[in-house]
Amino acid sequence: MVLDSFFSQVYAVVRLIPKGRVTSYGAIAKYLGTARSSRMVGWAMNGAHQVKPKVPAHRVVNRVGMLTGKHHFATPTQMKELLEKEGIKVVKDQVRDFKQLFWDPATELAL
DNA sequence: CGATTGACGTACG
DNA sequence: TCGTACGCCAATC
Repeated sequence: MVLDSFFSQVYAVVRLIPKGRVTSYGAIAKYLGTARSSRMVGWAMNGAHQVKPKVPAHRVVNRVGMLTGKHHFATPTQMKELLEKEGIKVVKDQVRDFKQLFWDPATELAL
């Protein structure tokens, strides 16, 4: 588990994201100890669709709650659809009340 | 093997 | 407060 690759760890954390919640790339990176490599988290998501089980990458957004990665989904609206389906309000490709819905692994998993 | 890019974030003006 | 610049590390060209 802990010996898994950085990518696997990212997938594991993303899978732990509760339904109706979201987190940021930086939060995951920080939790994994690579806060300065937040980009790597996004890069890891690049292969999230080919991992089993598929990780809910739609619950991962940037620090402002913007659906920057929506373009990487099957359809640009897929991300919004999935989020709204979970009860998350998305306006202009941006998560509303992001601060409330934000799920920080470094905090939630530490408890 | 060197340069560029990228689903980010922080620092600075 | 908003816009721009830079750093990170891995993958791709």
